[in-house]
Amino acid sequence: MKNKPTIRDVAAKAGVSIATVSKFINSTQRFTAPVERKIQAAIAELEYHSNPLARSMITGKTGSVGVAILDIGNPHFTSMVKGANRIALEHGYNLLFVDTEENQAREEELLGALSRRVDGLIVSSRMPEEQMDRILALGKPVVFSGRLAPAGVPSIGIDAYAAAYMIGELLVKQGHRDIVYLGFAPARPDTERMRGLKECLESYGRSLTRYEVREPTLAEGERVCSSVVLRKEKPDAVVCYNDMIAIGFMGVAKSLGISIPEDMSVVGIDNIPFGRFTSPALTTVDIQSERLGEEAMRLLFRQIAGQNPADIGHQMLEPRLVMRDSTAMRAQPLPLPAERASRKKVP
Amino acid sequence: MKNKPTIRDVAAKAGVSIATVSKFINSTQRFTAPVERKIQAAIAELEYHSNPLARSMITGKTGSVGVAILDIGNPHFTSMVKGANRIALEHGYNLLFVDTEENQAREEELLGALSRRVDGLIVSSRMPEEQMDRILALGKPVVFSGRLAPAGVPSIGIDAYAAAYMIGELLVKQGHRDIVYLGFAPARPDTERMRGLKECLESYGRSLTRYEVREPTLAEGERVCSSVVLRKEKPDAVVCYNDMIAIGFMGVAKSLGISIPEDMSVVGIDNIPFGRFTSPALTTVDIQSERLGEEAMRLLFRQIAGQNPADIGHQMLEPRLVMRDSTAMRAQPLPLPAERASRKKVP
DNA sequence: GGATGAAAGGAAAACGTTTTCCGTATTTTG
DNA sequence: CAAAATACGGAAAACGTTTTCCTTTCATCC
Repeated sequence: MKNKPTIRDVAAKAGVSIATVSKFINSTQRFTAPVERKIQAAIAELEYHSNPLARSMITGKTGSVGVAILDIGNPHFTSMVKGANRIALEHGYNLLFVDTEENQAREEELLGALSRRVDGLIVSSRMPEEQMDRILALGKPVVFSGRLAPAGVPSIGIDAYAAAYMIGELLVKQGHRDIVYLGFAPARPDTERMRGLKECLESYGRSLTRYEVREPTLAEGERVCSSVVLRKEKPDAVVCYNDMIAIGFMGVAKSLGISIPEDMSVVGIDNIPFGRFTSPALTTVDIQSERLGEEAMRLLFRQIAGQNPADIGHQMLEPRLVMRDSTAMRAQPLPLPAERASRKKVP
Repeated sequence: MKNKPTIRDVAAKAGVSIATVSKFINSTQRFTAPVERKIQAAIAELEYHSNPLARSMITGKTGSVGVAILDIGNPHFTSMVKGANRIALEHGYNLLFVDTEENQAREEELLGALSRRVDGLIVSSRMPEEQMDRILALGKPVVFSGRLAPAGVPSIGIDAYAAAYMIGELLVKQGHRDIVYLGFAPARPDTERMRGLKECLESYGRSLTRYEVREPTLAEGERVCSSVVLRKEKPDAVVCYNDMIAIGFMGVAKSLGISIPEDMSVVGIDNIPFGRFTSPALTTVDIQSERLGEEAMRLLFRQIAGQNPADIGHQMLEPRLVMRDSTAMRAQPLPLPAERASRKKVP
């Protein structure tokens, strides 16, 4: 019926010019009391709210920031969004989000569309570097989260190498010998996780086998379980690319008659809230998902405020081991390798 | 450095007018081959993409839809968003989302800001009806999801009464006598769930006690557990407002030495994916979260396409019981009440 | 009490599009 | 081949703001 009132309507009703109304709204200039009153009255009566689109056109600012995540079904990402959302709100910004659903082609398309509607982008993506250049070419401030970007573009990541290394040390300390890593190669941190685990385990002379998962999801954790469990020699421990895989894995392992942690230890990465409620509770590494979103958003706002991206650089969050019940000492631990024998305390 | 190319740049480079370029882009008119070629070449060379804001100004369409959810940390809502997102994408729309974090004041503010940037809104909210009017006054198509809205405004809900009733019947059939409902009064479906459960249980002469939870979260499920479990008489079964509460509840029940389902049955509502991986696996009612988002979005698009909201009305999804392992027959079932004795088959 | 300056308010251009209306070139028709 | 119809392309207004100048008003100062 009645159309939205415009600034023109307000100006007419208040008997002033539209410029005056605009300046009043943005408080970019002072006015005499009667003028202020008239404008306020007109705004109140018309229930006027300025049109953010029109404002954006001229200011070039949209008041929104975009976040692209890979899978909203993964609590790691929802925690991240929650953190990002909080900081965005504190700055008076809206959050626009896209779920790229692990689809690279779609991702680029969505980001392209999104980029014109936002003042900046947080992308949490496994795209190759050459595609990153195209994102940067969009001309908006960008922060890459969950991975380290090339020099000059701000990013925030988790020390994936350290995370994997501390898992390795735990497993070694507990006497695990034959270890499987359920990797997800397309993911950026996968390489570092693999490397951390491998270097740790090799230095202690333990064996590492890699299996590949097609998606970092519950369903894939379930699917891959039987192939791991049914191989000639069951591994002592399984390290998963993330908690989703680990939880799926544990679910079917149980149904296959494997008891965790007695027969096999399982460890995840991410520390999603549900890991506390599986059976057994999942040992994992906390990567501060929520903080990841917060810090990414802070880096983004520094850019939006005009700071040079090159001066911002990278940030790295420290992982923290979360011991729960899906890992346990092996019954008869191996003797430690010779070169470390001096450190051994108990026979 | 170099600013984004505008339609003016394209027109200049192609040697045509901006009107021509615009019409070419929107394919609202045919052109001769040489003109088309020139425009295409210019667009390609400049890497021109039209500015959606400017377009929105004149067309009045933004190409985005907004979804307001209560808590992105709850998988029920993320599933809903996933469903909504899929349909939105199919229609070539972006999804803008806000997490209201269960905060009503914030919700209204966020929706107000959002409403100018989108062509329609899906709101999944526990706001009172008088506030709903203010949302409708925003002048955008709205669909309320997860609850039934007053006549004339489209909404999509789950049959909460039926969901609770079928839980009641299950528990009765399994011989539970003393039942607790962990309710969350601020939520809209809570009333119906309570009523369904109550009417069912009363008709079979079973007792129902209500406990109140402060938030529908894992943490609250954990907190409330001890008061329920430690009361003079432990209940036979606990029905939770949602799966999050149920999962939290089961977690601490276990640590308090209660074994589920032997000592106590627990049932949730929502059927979030993680319910399959708790110990024991959670018996629950599936409410088609993803479909909820899809249908809500479909209703929204029908409005955006111009259909009269009053002609759209409500839609109700059917719940479905998902039997898993957190409920079990009581050791010695009660005799069925007299008036139903004829139906009993086994002694 | 007139010159000086500051403060208050307005006119108009701009942002990047779409769309309506009109003129011209080209084809079709009788 | 002239006339009528059609196809093609452009000029300009519009969308709802912000912002950059101006102009006017008024208090201040000597």
